[in-house]
Amino acid sequence: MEKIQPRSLYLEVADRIRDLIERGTLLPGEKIAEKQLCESFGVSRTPLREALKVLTSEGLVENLPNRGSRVVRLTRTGVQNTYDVMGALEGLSGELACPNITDAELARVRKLHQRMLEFYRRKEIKPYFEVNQQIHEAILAASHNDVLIEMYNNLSQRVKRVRYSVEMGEDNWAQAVSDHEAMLEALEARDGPRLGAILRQHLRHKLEVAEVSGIIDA
Amino acid sequence: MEKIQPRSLYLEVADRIRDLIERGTLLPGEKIAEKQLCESFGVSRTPLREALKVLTSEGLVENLPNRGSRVVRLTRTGVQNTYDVMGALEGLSGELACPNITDAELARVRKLHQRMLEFYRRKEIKPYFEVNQQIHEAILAASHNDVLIEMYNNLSQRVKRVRYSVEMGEDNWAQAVSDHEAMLEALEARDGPRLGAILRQHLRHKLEVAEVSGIIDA
DNA sequence: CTTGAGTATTATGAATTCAAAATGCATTCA
DNA sequence: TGAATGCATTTTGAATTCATAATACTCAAG
Repeated sequence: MEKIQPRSLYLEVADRIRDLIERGTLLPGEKIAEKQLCESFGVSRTPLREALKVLTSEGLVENLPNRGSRVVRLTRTGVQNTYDVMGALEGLSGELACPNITDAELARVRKLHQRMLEFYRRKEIKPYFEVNQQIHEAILAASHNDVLIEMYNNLSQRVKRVRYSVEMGEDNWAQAVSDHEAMLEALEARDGPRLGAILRQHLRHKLEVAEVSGIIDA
Repeated sequence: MEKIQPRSLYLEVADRIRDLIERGTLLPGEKIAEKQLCESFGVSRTPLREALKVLTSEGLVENLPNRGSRVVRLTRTGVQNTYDVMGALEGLSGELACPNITDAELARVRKLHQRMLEFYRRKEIKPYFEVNQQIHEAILAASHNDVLIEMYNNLSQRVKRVRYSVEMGEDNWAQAVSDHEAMLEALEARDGPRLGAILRQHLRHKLEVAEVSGIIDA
Protein backbone atom coordinates (compact mmCIF):
# COMPACT_ATOMS: atom_id res chain seq x y z
CA MET A 1 0.00 0.00 0.00
CA GLU A 2 1.35 3.36 -1.05
CA LYS A 3 1.18 6.17 1.43
CA ILE A 4 -0.21 9.33 -0.04
CA GLN A 5 1.63 12.48 0.81
CA PRO A 6 -0.24 15.72 0.26
CA ARG A 7 2.36 18.45 -0.05
CA SER A 8 1.65 22.14 -0.19
CA LEU A 9 2.44 23.92 -3.40
CA TYR A 10 4.67 26.47 -1.72
CA LEU A 11 6.90 23.71 -0.35
CA GLU A 12 7.23 22.26 -3.82
CA VAL A 13 8.17 25.65 -5.18
CA ALA A 14 10.66 26.18 -2.37
CA ASP A 15 12.32 22.89 -3.25
CA ARG A 16 12.58 23.89 -6.87
CA ILE A 17 14.15 27.23 -6.04
CA ARG A 18 16.58 25.56 -3.64
CA ASP A 19 17.61 23.37 -6.52
CA LEU A 20 18.14 26.33 -8.80
CA ILE A 21 20.36 27.96 -6.19
CA GLU A 22 22.28 24.79 -5.47
CA ARG A 23 22.87 24.10 -9.15
CA GLY A 24 24.03 27.66 -9.71
CA THR A 25 21.22 28.52 -12.10
CA LEU A 26 20.39 31.31 -9.73
CA LEU A 27 23.66 32.99 -8.83
CA PRO A 28 24.62 34.63 -5.52
CA GLY A 29 23.57 38.25 -5.43
CA GLU A 30 21.22 37.78 -8.35
CA LYS A 31 17.81 39.34 -7.91
CA ILE A 32 14.93 36.95 -8.25
CA ALA A 33 12.33 38.03 -10.79
CA GLU A 34 9.02 36.82 -9.43
CA LYS A 35 7.08 37.05 -12.67
CA GLN A 36 9.63 35.09 -14.60
CA LEU A 37 9.85 32.27 -12.05
CA CYS A 38 6.07 32.12 -11.85
CA GLU A 39 5.85 31.51 -15.55
CA SER A 40 8.56 28.88 -15.61
CA PHE A 41 6.94 27.04 -12.70
CA GLY A 42 3.40 27.60 -13.93
CA VAL A 43 2.14 28.93 -10.61
CA SER A 44 0.84 32.26 -9.44
CA ARG A 45 2.81 34.71 -7.39
CA THR A 46 1.18 33.80 -4.10
CA PRO A 47 2.79 30.38 -3.52
CA LEU A 48 6.03 31.63 -5.03
CA ARG A 49 6.25 34.51 -2.60
CA GLU A 50 5.43 32.19 0.27
CA ALA A 51 8.27 29.95 -0.84
CA LEU A 52 10.63 32.92 -0.97
CA LYS A 53 9.75 33.78 2.59
CA VAL A 54 10.60 30.27 3.71
CA LEU A 55 13.91 30.39 1.89
CA THR A 56 14.58 33.76 3.49
CA SER A 57 14.16 32.37 6.96
CA GLU A 58 16.38 29.48 5.93
CA GLY A 59 19.12 31.95 5.06
CA LEU A 60 19.34 31.16 1.35
CA VAL A 61 17.55 34.26 0.15
CA GLU A 62 17.35 37.81 1.43
CA ASN A 63 14.34 40.04 1.24
CA LEU A 64 14.80 43.76 0.69
CA PRO A 65 11.54 45.55 1.45
CA ASN A 66 9.90 46.85 -1.70
CA ARG A 67 12.75 45.83 -3.89
CA GLY A 68 12.43 42.10 -4.00
CA SER A 69 14.51 39.08 -3.18
CA ARG A 70 18.11 38.17 -3.95
CA VAL A 71 20.11 35.03 -3.54
CA VAL A 72 22.37 35.62 -0.55
CA ARG A 73 25.97 36.27 -1.39
CA LEU A 74 28.39 34.11 0.55
CA THR A 75 31.15 35.99 2.29
CA ARG A 76 34.38 34.49 3.52
CA THR A 77 33.52 35.11 7.17
CA GLY A 78 29.96 33.94 6.61
CA VAL A 79 31.16 30.58 5.35
CA GLN A 80 33.73 30.42 8.12
CA ASN A 81 31.02 31.04 10.68
CA THR A 82 28.75 28.44 9.13
CA TYR A 83 31.50 25.85 9.18
CA ASP A 84 32.27 26.59 12.81
CA VAL A 85 28.67 25.91 13.74
CA MET A 86 28.50 22.82 11.55
CA GLY A 87 31.62 21.59 13.29
CA ALA A 88 29.97 21.88 16.67
CA LEU A 89 26.87 20.13 15.37
CA GLU A 90 28.80 17.38 13.69
CA GLY A 91 30.77 16.90 16.89
CA LEU A 92 27.52 16.51 18.77
CA SER A 93 26.26 14.04 16.19
CA GLY A 94 29.30 11.90 16.91
CA GLU A 95 28.84 12.11 20.64
CA LEU A 96 25.19 11.14 20.39
CA ALA A 97 25.69 8.50 17.72
CA CYS A 98 27.99 6.43 19.91
CA PRO A 99 25.42 5.63 22.58
CA ASN A 100 22.43 5.66 20.23
CA ILE A 101 23.48 3.94 17.04
CA THR A 102 21.77 0.64 16.25
CA ASP A 103 23.58 -2.44 15.04
CA ALA A 104 22.02 -2.09 11.61
CA GLU A 105 23.11 1.52 11.35
CA LEU A 106 26.63 0.70 12.47
CA ALA A 107 26.83 -2.09 9.91
CA ARG A 108 25.78 0.35 7.24
CA VAL A 109 28.49 2.83 8.24
CA ARG A 110 31.09 0.06 8.06
CA LYS A 111 29.91 -0.90 4.62
CA LEU A 112 29.97 2.69 3.40
CA HIS A 113 33.42 3.11 4.85
CA GLN A 114 34.77 0.13 2.95
CA ARG A 115 33.20 1.36 -0.25
CA MET A 116 34.75 4.76 0.29
CA LEU A 117 38.20 3.25 0.78
CA GLU A 118 37.78 1.40 -2.47
CA PHE A 119 37.01 4.62 -4.34
CA TYR A 120 39.99 6.27 -2.68
CA ARG A 121 42.30 3.50 -3.86
CA ARG A 122 40.96 3.90 -7.39
CA LYS A 123 41.17 7.70 -7.13
CA GLU A 124 37.58 8.09 -8.25
CA ILE A 125 36.90 11.38 -6.59
CA LYS A 126 33.27 11.90 -7.58
CA PRO A 127 31.88 8.65 -6.15
CA TYR A 128 34.28 9.05 -3.21
CA PHE A 129 32.61 12.33 -2.32
CA GLU A 130 29.18 10.82 -2.61
CA VAL A 131 29.92 7.94 -0.25
CA ASN A 132 31.78 10.28 2.09
CA GLN A 133 28.68 12.43 2.29
CA GLN A 134 26.57 9.36 2.97
CA ILE A 135 28.78 8.37 5.89
CA HIS A 136 28.40 11.75 7.52
CA GLU A 137 24.66 11.62 6.96
CA ALA A 138 24.51 8.13 8.43
CA ILE A 139 26.29 9.24 11.60
CA LEU A 140 24.07 12.28 11.80
CA ALA A 141 20.98 10.09 11.47
CA ALA A 142 22.37 7.73 14.09
CA SER A 143 22.31 10.56 16.60
CA HIS A 144 18.54 10.06 16.53
CA ASN A 145 18.12 13.74 17.26
CA ASP A 146 15.63 15.36 14.89
CA VAL A 147 16.48 18.90 15.88
CA LEU A 148 20.16 18.31 15.27
CA ILE A 149 19.47 16.79 11.87
CA GLU A 150 17.24 19.68 10.90
CA MET A 151 19.77 22.32 11.95
CA TYR A 152 22.65 20.60 10.27
CA ASN A 153 20.79 20.15 7.02
CA ASN A 154 19.85 23.79 6.99
CA LEU A 155 23.45 24.95 7.36
CA SER A 156 24.66 22.33 4.94
CA GLN A 157 22.24 23.61 2.34
CA ARG A 158 23.61 27.11 2.70
CA VAL A 159 27.19 26.18 1.88
CA LYS A 160 26.50 23.46 -0.66
CA ARG A 161 27.48 25.79 -3.44
CA VAL A 162 30.92 26.24 -1.95
CA ARG A 163 31.64 22.60 -1.39
CA TYR A 164 30.70 21.87 -4.96
CA SER A 165 33.63 23.82 -6.27
CA VAL A 166 36.19 22.50 -3.83
CA GLU A 167 39.22 20.83 -5.37
CA MET A 168 41.03 18.28 -3.24
CA GLY A 169 44.77 17.73 -3.37
CA GLU A 170 46.38 14.33 -2.73
CA ASP A 171 47.66 15.24 0.73
CA ASN A 172 44.33 16.65 1.85
CA TRP A 173 42.65 13.57 0.53
CA ALA A 174 44.94 11.25 2.46
CA GLN A 175 44.29 13.26 5.62
CA ALA A 176 40.55 12.98 5.12
CA VAL A 177 40.75 9.22 4.71
CA SER A 178 42.89 8.98 7.82
CA ASP A 179 40.28 10.98 9.72
CA HIS A 180 37.66 8.54 8.58
CA GLU A 181 39.65 5.57 9.81
CA ALA A 182 39.85 7.17 13.23
CA MET A 183 36.14 7.96 13.13
CA LEU A 184 35.16 4.38 12.51
CA GLU A 185 37.45 3.22 15.31
CA ALA A 186 35.92 5.63 17.78
CA LEU A 187 32.42 4.68 16.69
CA GLU A 188 33.14 0.95 17.10
CA ALA A 189 34.57 1.68 20.53
CA ARG A 190 31.47 3.77 21.33
CA ASP A 191 33.76 6.57 22.40
CA GLY A 192 31.46 9.56 21.98
CA PRO A 193 33.77 12.38 23.09
CA ARG A 194 36.56 11.08 20.88
CA LEU A 195 34.34 10.71 17.83
CA GLY A 196 33.04 14.19 18.50
CA ALA A 197 36.53 15.61 18.61
CA ILE A 198 37.53 13.85 15.41
CA LEU A 199 34.51 15.11 13.54
CA ARG A 200 35.13 18.68 14.63
CA GLN A 201 38.71 18.43 13.49
CA HIS A 202 37.66 16.76 10.26
CA LEU A 203 35.37 19.59 9.30
CA ARG A 204 38.11 22.07 10.05
CA HIS A 205 40.23 20.33 7.42
CA LYS A 206 37.42 20.58 4.92
CA LEU A 207 37.19 24.29 5.47
CA GLU A 208 40.90 24.74 4.97
CA VAL A 209 40.61 22.96 1.67
CA ALA A 210 37.73 25.20 0.67
CA GLU A 211 39.63 28.31 1.63
CA VAL A 212 42.75 27.27 -0.19
CA SER A 213 40.79 26.76 -3.36
CA GLY A 214 39.72 30.38 -2.97
CA ILE A 215 36.32 30.24 -4.56
CA ILE A 216 34.55 32.12 -1.82
CA ASP A 217 33.33 35.64 -2.49
CA ALA A 218 33.01 37.39 -5.81
CA MET B 1 18.22 62.65 12.68
CA GLU B 2 16.15 59.49 13.05
CA LYS B 3 16.92 56.56 10.82
CA ILE B 4 13.85 55.09 9.14
CA GLN B 5 13.53 51.34 9.09
CA PRO B 6 11.13 49.86 6.55
CA ARG B 7 9.95 46.47 7.76
CA SER B 8 7.75 44.09 5.86
CA LEU B 9 4.30 43.54 7.21
CA TYR B 10 4.64 39.78 7.33
CA LEU B 11 7.68 40.09 9.62
CA GLU B 12 5.70 42.31 11.95
CA VAL B 13 2.89 39.78 12.01
CA ALA B 14 5.34 36.93 12.62
CA ASP B 15 6.74 38.81 15.61
CA ARG B 16 3.27 39.30 17.02
CA ILE B 17 2.38 35.63 16.66
CA ARG B 18 5.70 34.61 18.23
CA ASP B 19 4.74 36.79 21.16
CA LEU B 20 1.34 35.16 21.45
CA ILE B 21 2.96 31.73 21.50
CA GLU B 22 5.63 32.74 23.98
CA ARG B 23 3.11 34.34 26.32
CA GLY B 24 0.90 31.28 26.14
CA THR B 25 -2.02 33.10 24.57
CA LEU B 26 -1.78 30.58 21.79
CA LEU B 27 -1.40 27.19 23.43
CA PRO B 28 0.56 24.17 22.16
CA GLY B 29 -1.56 22.05 19.85
CA GLU B 30 -4.09 24.81 19.40
CA LYS B 31 -5.19 25.39 15.85
CA ILE B 32 -4.65 28.87 14.56
CA ALA B 33 -7.77 30.49 13.13
CA GLU B 34 -6.57 32.69 10.31
CA LYS B 35 -9.66 34.83 10.04
CA GLN B 36 -9.72 35.63 13.71
CA LEU B 37 -6.05 36.61 13.85
CA CYS B 38 -6.48 38.71 10.72
CA GLU B 39 -9.18 40.72 12.40
CA SER B 40 -7.30 41.20 15.64
CA PHE B 41 -4.20 42.34 13.74
CA GLY B 42 -6.13 44.34 11.18
CA VAL B 43 -4.38 42.77 8.19
CA SER B 44 -5.52 40.57 5.37
CA ARG B 45 -4.86 36.87 5.16
CA THR B 46 -1.96 37.17 2.73
CA PRO B 47 0.67 38.61 5.10
CA LEU B 48 -0.67 36.49 7.92
CA ARG B 49 -0.24 33.30 5.96
CA GLU B 50 3.24 34.37 4.92
CA ALA B 51 4.07 34.88 8.57
CA LEU B 52 2.74 31.43 9.42
CA LYS B 53 5.01 29.91 6.81
CA VAL B 54 8.01 31.62 8.35
CA LEU B 55 7.05 30.39 11.80
CA THR B 56 6.61 26.92 10.37
CA SER B 57 10.12 26.84 9.04
CA GLU B 58 11.26 28.15 12.42
CA GLY B 59 9.68 25.14 14.06
CA LEU B 60 7.15 27.02 16.16
CA VAL B 61 4.14 26.19 14.05
CA GLU B 62 3.19 23.18 11.99
CA ASN B 63 1.26 23.24 8.75
CA LEU B 64 -1.16 20.43 7.97
CA PRO B 65 -2.11 20.64 4.30
CA ASN B 66 -5.70 21.75 3.83
CA ARG B 67 -6.38 21.79 7.51
CA GLY B 68 -4.50 24.79 8.69
CA SER B 69 -1.77 25.58 11.19
CA ARG B 70 -1.27 24.55 14.80
CA VAL B 71 1.17 25.61 17.47
CA VAL B 72 3.65 22.76 17.77
CA ARG B 73 3.26 20.63 20.83
CA LEU B 74 6.47 20.14 22.77
CA THR B 75 7.36 16.56 23.57
CA ARG B 76 9.77 15.42 26.23
CA THR B 77 12.24 14.05 23.70
CA GLY B 78 11.78 17.08 21.48
CA VAL B 79 12.82 19.39 24.29
CA GLN B 80 15.63 17.05 25.27
CA ASN B 81 16.90 17.11 21.68
CA THR B 82 16.65 20.86 21.50
CA TYR B 83 18.61 21.27 24.71
CA ASP B 84 21.31 18.92 23.47
CA VAL B 85 21.80 21.05 20.38
CA MET B 86 21.68 24.26 22.38
CA GLY B 87 24.34 22.82 24.64
CA ALA B 88 26.65 22.21 21.70
CA LEU B 89 25.99 25.72 20.40
CA GLU B 90 26.48 27.33 23.78
CA GLY B 91 29.70 25.41 24.15
CA LEU B 92 30.86 26.76 20.83
CA SER B 93 29.88 30.26 21.87
CA GLY B 94 32.19 29.93 24.84
CA GLU B 95 35.06 28.61 22.77
CA LEU B 96 34.72 31.43 20.27
CA ALA B 97 34.09 34.12 22.84
CA CYS B 98 37.43 33.58 24.56
CA PRO B 99 39.58 34.56 21.59
CA ASN B 100 37.12 37.08 20.15
CA ILE B 101 35.63 38.99 23.06
CA THR B 102 36.48 42.68 23.24
CA ASP B 103 37.52 44.45 26.42
CA ALA B 104 34.25 46.35 26.50
CA GLU B 105 32.26 43.16 26.13
CA LEU B 106 34.24 41.43 28.84
CA ALA B 107 33.74 44.36 31.16
CA ARG B 108 30.02 44.13 30.54
CA VAL B 109 29.98 40.42 31.38
CA ARG B 110 31.82 41.14 34.63
CA LYS B 111 29.33 43.80 35.53
CA LEU B 112 26.37 41.56 34.75
CA HIS B 113 27.93 38.79 36.78
CA GLN B 114 28.26 41.00 39.83
CA ARG B 115 24.71 42.16 39.47
CA MET B 116 23.54 38.57 39.20
CA LEU B 117 25.39 37.62 42.40
CA GLU B 118 23.67 40.48 44.18
CA PHE B 119 20.25 39.21 43.14
CA TYR B 120 21.26 35.71 44.24
CA ARG B 121 22.23 36.97 47.67
CA ARG B 122 18.89 38.76 47.96
CA LYS B 123 17.05 35.70 46.60
CA GLU B 124 15.27 37.81 44.02
CA ILE B 125 14.68 35.10 41.46
CA LYS B 126 12.94 37.06 38.76
CA PRO B 127 15.64 39.70 38.22
CA TYR B 128 18.24 36.98 38.75
CA PHE B 129 16.87 35.10 35.75
CA GLU B 130 16.86 38.23 33.65
CA VAL B 131 20.49 39.07 34.31
CA ASN B 132 21.44 35.42 33.93
CA GLN B 133 19.86 35.44 30.52
CA GLN B 134 21.73 38.62 29.64
CA ILE B 135 25.06 37.03 30.56
CA HIS B 136 24.47 34.10 28.24
CA GLU B 137 23.40 36.47 25.50
CA ALA B 138 26.50 38.59 26.06
CA ILE B 139 28.79 35.58 25.71
CA LEU B 140 26.88 34.45 22.66
CA ALA B 141 27.26 37.90 21.12
CA ALA B 142 30.96 37.91 22.00
CA SER B 143 31.44 34.87 19.78
CA HIS B 144 30.98 37.34 16.94
CA ASN B 145 29.48 34.55 14.87
CA ASP B 146 26.21 35.62 13.27
CA VAL B 147 25.23 32.14 12.17
CA LEU B 148 25.70 30.79 15.66
CA ILE B 149 23.64 33.59 17.16
CA GLU B 150 20.86 33.04 14.65
CA MET B 151 20.71 29.28 15.25
CA TYR B 152 20.81 29.62 19.00
CA ASN B 153 18.07 32.21 19.08
CA ASN B 154 15.88 30.03 16.94
CA LEU B 155 16.19 27.07 19.27
CA SER B 156 15.88 29.27 22.31
CA GLN B 157 12.61 30.63 20.99
CA ARG B 158 11.21 27.13 20.61
CA VAL B 159 11.70 26.18 24.24
CA LYS B 160 11.01 29.54 25.82
CA ARG B 161 7.61 28.33 26.92
CA VAL B 162 9.20 25.53 28.92
CA ARG B 163 11.77 27.63 30.67
CA TYR B 164 9.09 30.04 31.76
CA SER B 165 7.49 27.48 33.99
CA VAL B 166 10.69 26.15 35.51
CA GLU B 167 10.90 26.30 39.27
CA MET B 168 14.36 26.41 40.80
CA GLY B 169 15.25 24.81 44.11
CA GLU B 170 17.94 26.21 46.42
CA ASP B 171 20.48 23.52 45.62
CA ASN B 172 20.01 23.89 41.87
CA TRP B 173 20.34 27.60 42.25
CA ALA B 174 23.60 27.31 44.17
CA GLN B 175 24.95 24.98 41.50
CA ALA B 176 24.02 27.44 38.76
CA VAL B 177 25.79 30.29 40.51
CA SER B 178 28.84 28.10 41.02
CA ASP B 179 28.82 27.31 37.30
CA HIS B 180 28.75 31.01 36.57
CA GLU B 181 31.76 31.66 38.79
CA ALA B 182 33.72 29.06 36.86
CA MET B 183 32.53 30.55 33.58
CA LEU B 184 33.81 33.98 34.38
CA GLU B 185 37.16 32.55 35.49
CA ALA B 186 37.57 30.63 32.25
CA LEU B 187 36.57 33.67 30.24
CA GLU B 188 39.07 35.89 32.03
CA ALA B 189 41.73 33.26 31.44
CA ARG B 190 40.67 33.10 27.79
CA ASP B 191 40.42 29.35 28.12
CA GLY B 192 38.03 28.54 25.29
CA PRO B 193 37.79 24.77 25.63
CA ARG B 194 37.21 25.05 29.35
CA LEU B 195 34.52 27.70 29.01
CA GLY B 196 32.92 25.57 26.32
CA ALA B 197 32.87 22.54 28.60
CA ILE B 198 31.40 24.52 31.49
CA LEU B 199 28.63 25.94 29.34
CA ARG B 200 27.67 22.54 28.02
CA GLN B 201 27.51 21.20 31.54
CA HIS B 202 25.61 24.26 32.72
CA LEU B 203 22.86 23.75 30.19
CA ARG B 204 22.60 20.12 31.16
CA HIS B 205 21.78 21.26 34.69
CA LYS B 206 19.11 23.56 33.38
CA LEU B 207 17.47 20.69 31.55
CA GLU B 208 17.47 18.53 34.65
CA VAL B 209 15.70 21.29 36.52
CA ALA B 210 13.14 21.58 33.75
CA GLU B 211 12.53 17.86 33.69
CA VAL B 212 12.18 17.61 37.43
CA SER B 213 9.52 20.27 37.39
CA GLY B 214 7.68 18.00 34.98
CA ILE B 215 5.80 20.53 32.91
CA ILE B 216 6.72 19.06 29.58
CA ASP B 217 4.05 17.37 27.52
CA ALA B 218 0.30 17.42 28.02
C1' DC C 1 -30.32 6.26 20.72
C1' DT C 2 -26.68 5.61 17.49
C1' DT C 3 -24.92 5.50 12.94
C1' DG C 4 -24.30 7.15 8.49
C1' DA C 5 -25.40 9.57 4.19
C1' DG C 6 -26.05 13.88 2.19
C1' DT C 7 -26.05 18.76 2.37
C1' DA C 8 -24.71 23.35 4.15
C1' DT C 9 -21.22 25.98 6.03
C1' DT C 10 -16.78 27.29 6.89
C1' DA C 11 -11.84 27.42 6.27
C1' DT C 12 -7.98 26.88 3.47
C1' DG C 13 -5.18 27.22 -0.96
C1' DA C 14 -4.19 29.71 -4.84
C1' DA C 15 -5.14 33.16 -8.50
C1' DT C 16 -6.32 37.62 -9.41
C1' DT C 17 -6.78 42.43 -8.65
C1' DC C 18 -5.58 46.78 -6.81
C1' DA C 19 -2.32 50.15 -4.69
C1' DA C 20 2.07 51.83 -3.86
C1' DA C 21 6.84 51.91 -4.41
C1' DA C 22 10.85 51.57 -7.31
C1' DT C 23 13.06 51.64 -11.71
C1' DG C 24 14.03 53.35 -16.27
C1' DC C 25 13.77 56.87 -19.55
C1' DA C 26 13.40 61.19 -21.67
C1' DT C 27 13.59 65.95 -21.34
C1' DT C 28 15.26 70.20 -19.48
C1' DC C 29 18.35 73.28 -17.61
C1' DA C 30 22.81 74.54 -15.86
C1' DT D 1 28.12 67.21 -21.33
C1' DG D 2 26.02 66.09 -17.18
C1' DA D 3 22.94 66.35 -13.41
C1' DA D 4 18.22 66.82 -12.03
C1' DT D 5 13.29 66.63 -12.63
C1' DG D 6 9.03 64.60 -14.15
C1' DC D 7 6.60 60.94 -16.37
C1' DA D 8 5.81 56.06 -17.92
C1' DT D 9 6.62 51.42 -16.94
C1' DT D 10 7.58 47.71 -14.17
C1' DT D 11 7.68 45.34 -9.92
C1' DT D 12 6.51 44.54 -5.41
C1' DG D 13 3.12 44.39 -1.35
C1' DA D 14 -1.27 43.44 0.22
C1' DA D 15 -6.31 42.81 -0.31
C1' DT D 16 -9.73 40.48 -2.58
C1' DT D 17 -11.86 36.89 -5.09
C1' DC D 18 -12.57 32.28 -6.54
C1' DA D 19 -12.18 27.18 -6.13
C1' DT D 20 -11.73 23.31 -3.40
C1' DA D 21 -11.23 20.58 0.57
C1' DA D 22 -12.63 19.91 5.34
C1' DT D 23 -15.91 20.36 9.01
C1' DA D 24 -20.54 20.80 11.04
C1' DC D 25 -25.13 19.84 10.78
C1' DT D 26 -29.50 17.70 9.57
C1' DC D 27 -32.23 14.02 9.02
C1' DA D 28 -33.30 9.41 7.93
C1' DA D 29 -32.62 4.50 8.76
C1' DG D 30 -31.31 0.71 11.59
